[in-house]
Amino acid sequence: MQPVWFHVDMDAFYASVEQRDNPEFQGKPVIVGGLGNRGVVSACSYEARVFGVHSAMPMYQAKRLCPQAQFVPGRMERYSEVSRQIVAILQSFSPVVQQISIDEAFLDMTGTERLFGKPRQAAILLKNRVRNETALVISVGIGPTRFIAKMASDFDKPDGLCRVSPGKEIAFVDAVGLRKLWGIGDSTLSALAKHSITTVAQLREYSVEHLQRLFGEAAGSYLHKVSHGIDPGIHTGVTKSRSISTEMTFPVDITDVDILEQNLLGMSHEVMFRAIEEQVTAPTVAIKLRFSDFSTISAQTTPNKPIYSAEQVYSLAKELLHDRWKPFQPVRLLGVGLHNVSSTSTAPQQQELFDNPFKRKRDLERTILTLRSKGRALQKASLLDTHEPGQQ
DNA sequence: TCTGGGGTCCTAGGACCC
DNA sequence: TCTGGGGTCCTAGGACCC
Repeated sequence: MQPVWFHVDMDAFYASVEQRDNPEFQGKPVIVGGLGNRGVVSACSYEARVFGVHSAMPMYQAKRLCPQAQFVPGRMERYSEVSRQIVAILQSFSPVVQQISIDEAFLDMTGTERLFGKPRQAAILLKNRVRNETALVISVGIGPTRFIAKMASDFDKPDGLCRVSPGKEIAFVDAVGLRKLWGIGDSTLSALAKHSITTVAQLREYSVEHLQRLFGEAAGSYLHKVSHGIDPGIHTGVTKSRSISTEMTFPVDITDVDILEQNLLGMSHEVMFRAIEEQVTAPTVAIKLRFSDFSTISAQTTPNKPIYSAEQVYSLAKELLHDRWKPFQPVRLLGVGLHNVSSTSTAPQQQELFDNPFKRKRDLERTILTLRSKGRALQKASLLDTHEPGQQ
């Protein structure tokens, strides 16, 4: 049976939710994003795009281009709620719904013709239901693979419906163009241009071997596949590793070690709380630093002992910080992450679990987490303190 | 007054082992 | 007493996506 994939993409999602929830915003430019001096645009309505505003644009630039816009800080909780509502609708169309971000999902619609009609009819039904039940507009791409469906949903946004029939994949990637192929960004684009490759058709003239020599094994085979309209294996659901991280850009660069350590401590707790919530552990702690010239470094460590507590994350992160940061060097961004995360039940069992001093701390942290989820504002005293956290 | 935050995947080099 | 070679793990950095 010929596979049929839908890719559903919500149009200008955050901005559309704001327009729907605030009728006075309708028909007006709305820009959602970080409002501080270092913020960027997360989403903007089509009325704002007319002025050249787009997502990921620095906010100061968006303000200059479209000063009359409504600037909204963003309500992630609300967007998640609406997202869940839409996913529930999608699930009534297919048992295989793969949500890949807050505003996108794949549906395996193979063999659903008797229920919903031909793919195009099914897509119209789906669009109408989302519109009737949520007052939001989606674009649907239909294709024989996820890769093709993904680019099809983008093809005639907003309110799009684009179907690429089997056999038309090559014509379609040619029409999409190199720049908009999934997985090809500015860097690859200019690397290709150095070899005078500026169109998908030109890329297709190269053999896999040649592309691999030029761009490396994985990239070469990737480029070869996508130029032929073949799905390189996007979002197949199998991931090699997972991570949990948090980071923050400071409103002004920080040179004070106490402030850096305070934030490191808070972030260490945050990532460990999330790990406990998700019932996962990780062997690796990482930090990320970005300096005033925007250069960015990362450092990670994988100690022999398993990591159980935020205290432990903090102490490792602090060591990494002092290894890589020169006193008074201005820091723009600081981040903490757990890498190679695996679920607690499948994590290798360690003898130390029983005498690990951090085990008790982890239990304490779990308790704090439980209390916090009940709405209690409980934090480590050192988080509220402006000084270096006391020993022990 | 430059350029968010949360992710995944790939590569290259070094350590270490057989 | 002149430097093989394959495999795996770890680290740092970079590309890309939304």
